[in-house]
Amino acid sequence: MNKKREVHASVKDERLVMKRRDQMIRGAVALFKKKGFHRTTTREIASAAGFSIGTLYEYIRTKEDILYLVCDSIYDQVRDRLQGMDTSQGTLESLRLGIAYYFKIMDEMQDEVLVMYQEVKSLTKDALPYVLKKELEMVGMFETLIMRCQENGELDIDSHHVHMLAHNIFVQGQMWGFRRWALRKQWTIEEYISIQTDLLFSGIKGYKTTVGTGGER
Amino acid sequence: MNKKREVHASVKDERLVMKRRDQMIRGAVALFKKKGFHRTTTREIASAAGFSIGTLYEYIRTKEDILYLVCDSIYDQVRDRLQGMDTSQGTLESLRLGIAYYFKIMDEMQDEVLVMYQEVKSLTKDALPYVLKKELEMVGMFETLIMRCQENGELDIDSHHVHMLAHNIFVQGQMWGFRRWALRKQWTIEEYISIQTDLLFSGIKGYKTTVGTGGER
Amino acid sequence: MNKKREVHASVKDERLVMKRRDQMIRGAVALFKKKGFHRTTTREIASAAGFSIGTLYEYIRTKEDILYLVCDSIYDQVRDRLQGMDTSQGTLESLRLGIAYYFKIMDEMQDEVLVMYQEVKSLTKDALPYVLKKELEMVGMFETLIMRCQENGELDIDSHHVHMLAHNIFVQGQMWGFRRWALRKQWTIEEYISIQTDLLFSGIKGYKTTVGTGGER
Amino acid sequence: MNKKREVHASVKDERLVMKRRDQMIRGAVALFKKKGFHRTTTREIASAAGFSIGTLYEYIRTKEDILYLVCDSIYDQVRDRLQGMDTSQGTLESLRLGIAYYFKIMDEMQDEVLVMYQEVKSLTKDALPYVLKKELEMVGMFETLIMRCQENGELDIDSHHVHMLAHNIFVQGQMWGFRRWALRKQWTIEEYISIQTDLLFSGIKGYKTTVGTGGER
DNA sequence: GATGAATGAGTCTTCATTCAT
DNA sequence: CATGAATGAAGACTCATTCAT
Repeated sequence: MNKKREVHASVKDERLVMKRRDQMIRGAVALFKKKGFHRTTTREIASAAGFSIGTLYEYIRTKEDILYLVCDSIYDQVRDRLQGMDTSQGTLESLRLGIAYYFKIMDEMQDEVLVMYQEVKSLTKDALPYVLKKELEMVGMFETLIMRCQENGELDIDSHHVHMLAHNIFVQGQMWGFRRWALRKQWTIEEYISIQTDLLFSGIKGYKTTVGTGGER
Repeated sequence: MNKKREVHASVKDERLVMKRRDQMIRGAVALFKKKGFHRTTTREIASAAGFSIGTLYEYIRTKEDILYLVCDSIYDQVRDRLQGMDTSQGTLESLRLGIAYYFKIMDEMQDEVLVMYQEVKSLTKDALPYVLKKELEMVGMFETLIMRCQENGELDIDSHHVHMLAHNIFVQGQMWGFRRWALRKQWTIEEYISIQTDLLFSGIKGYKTTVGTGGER
Repeated sequence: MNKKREVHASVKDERLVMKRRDQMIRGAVALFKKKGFHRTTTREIASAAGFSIGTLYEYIRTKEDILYLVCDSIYDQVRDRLQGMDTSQGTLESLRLGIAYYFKIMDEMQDEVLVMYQEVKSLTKDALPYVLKKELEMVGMFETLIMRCQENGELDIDSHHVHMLAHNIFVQGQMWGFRRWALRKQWTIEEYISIQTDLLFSGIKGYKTTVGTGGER
Repeated sequence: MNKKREVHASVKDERLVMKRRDQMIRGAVALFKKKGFHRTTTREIASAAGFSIGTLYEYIRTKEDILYLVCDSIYDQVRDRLQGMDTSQGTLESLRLGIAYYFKIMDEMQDEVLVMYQEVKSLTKDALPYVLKKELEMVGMFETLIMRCQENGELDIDSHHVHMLAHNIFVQGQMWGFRRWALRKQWTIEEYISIQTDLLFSGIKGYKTTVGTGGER
């Protein structure tokens, strides 16, 4: 179901492939963060990974493969950590905690998120969908979280709004990463979480609107 | 005050410089949108602009100058159009209209916003501040809009929150551009405006909270 | 009719393109002769041609283009010189002179012929036909020469044999080039011409055979 | 006398060396035929031979060794089969049969001959003589065949011409291989043999000439 | 003896930039 | 001012060869 886009490796030993790719990804993330994908050379990546250019190419076919591997891996990490979120409760408190949890992850993975965020668009047209799907899956997790609250009667929110809310939460998490230059000057991650949660929740709290193109109340 | 970073041109005729740069920017935006800054060559830009590579370099010094010119120009356009916003009223309704207005601009300038959004990070460290400052200016416009409401008593919102709210609005505008792939499938710009406004306003409406890690009050 | 396979050049000036390509071909032939196509680098070709690697690529797209250009040019030279052959007479003497003329050309163009002979097979599948067609054209010239004699009653030869004879003549010309290592030790070009002509003619002279698999008289 | 150029093998077991090299040569011929020596990688050869790249290098020292081994082996095969020719008779008929026999071999070994033909020139200067010597040996076999006829009085041919005739026969055999693209369209191997024999023999039959640049007698 | 992962020199090709006309 | 030919540094990728297991 979660069909991955396979990246060809000449080396057969699966365990070795995983190990080397891990080294590679670590090195690449550091470099991409500093100079971006295009300004980073494959040689630099190889040497940051601790092996030769020849070895690098035993584990990938093209430079773009590295980018895909990097993005894919970051998404996986984020998603995996997100799985730790308690999605079963269906209480406002658990939603709040979920958001805080996610924002914290985004804070801890700042570099990775920034890199991924800035470089996904460099992915080839054929790799992009795989990554985008993962993003939607994550948005979906927040959607579930919110709907669970609604089913539980803890929340009264137009169903059209649920999806948007999930998107907003997701983007606000990323925003902490990609607008660091502005946000970090004013707030700590704790403050950011607190304020954003307030802003989000004070609205969710049962305010009713008439849906439609442009009007409420 | 608005010290611009000057881009050197060999040509003296100011009017001509502006004309040529305009052609150049138009061509570059189209190309950057399709292939990104790094995958676009200076020759392509020159030819899209309608002149030779030699001529191109009469009006810029390096390829990065073009990127700066492009970003700068897009920000200027957005800001100029944003000036049309009525910021004096200080009513919730005018805030709402302001947001709708801004989102509409973002929709109309989709391509430009997308380009700018994806490529600012490619700007050299010395050009970035100039562009970032413009972004903050725009955020500032929303801040003013919101504070005007508060001064008017139309809004009761923690002053810490005002700045964040302004950022959120700004990002949500961009979001319509850079998350097109997901959002466009579900909503028209009108729906997007309506829903986001609802979500924003229903929260602004005076909800007070005590919960939170780094809570206030 | 003689549709050439176009090799793309970035430079527009047709005269310049011809001049540069000529330099390029000269340099390439010398190098190919010494080291073969595959062992010659594009840099070497550029520098043998008297310009930089960047300039080289203004006049071709890939290294294979050079090979095609080289082969094509050599064939053209041979064919052009071959046009000087008097094909109208239809006498045995003129046939003899034609052969001598061709063998002399092969001798003078030794290097080129050797190169071409050894490297055509490296041409890409799409370039090969263009070159092969030229070879057949030249074979055709000998065929004409022979048939003219027959029409004139100077020669009595089975029409099946005419084509083969033309091929043989053509190959024997090349043979002087590609078997230099053996032939040169024993004969001068004049001797080679004389002996081969004898061998050829003593057979043409009206000997009759019953066609079929293996038997005559 | 037939000093072979030794190719170093790390493996001691002579029988194994021969077996492995045989596998190697078979694989290499198939690949060289399709892509040529230079475009074939050692890995491909190893895998076509059925073993690993590491193993390959246990039986050779450099890639060129493979080429030498391949050429050497092909020449050996041709020569071995040529030994089957009856060289003792000294009759025109046996000469004719010898030629037919040789052409048939060339037909059956088309691929090998083509490969060898196209790639000998890639042999290093130090390997070439060994291979060329074999070629001359084969030419020598035809020379013997012809001279036997002359001694027998079956043939009256200038002794200068004998050597050339032998060369011609040899080249015409190869020609059936390397000009397949043109010849196969028109003749079967039987027809080719028949016509070439006719052409050859009708000339040998005692024609005397005085004309020619470097004429004899 | 066999394996295949590691190596890095070497190759083709691109492209920003210059400068003579 | 405009042009476009020339330049060469730099980058992606390959592949023959080695060597530890």
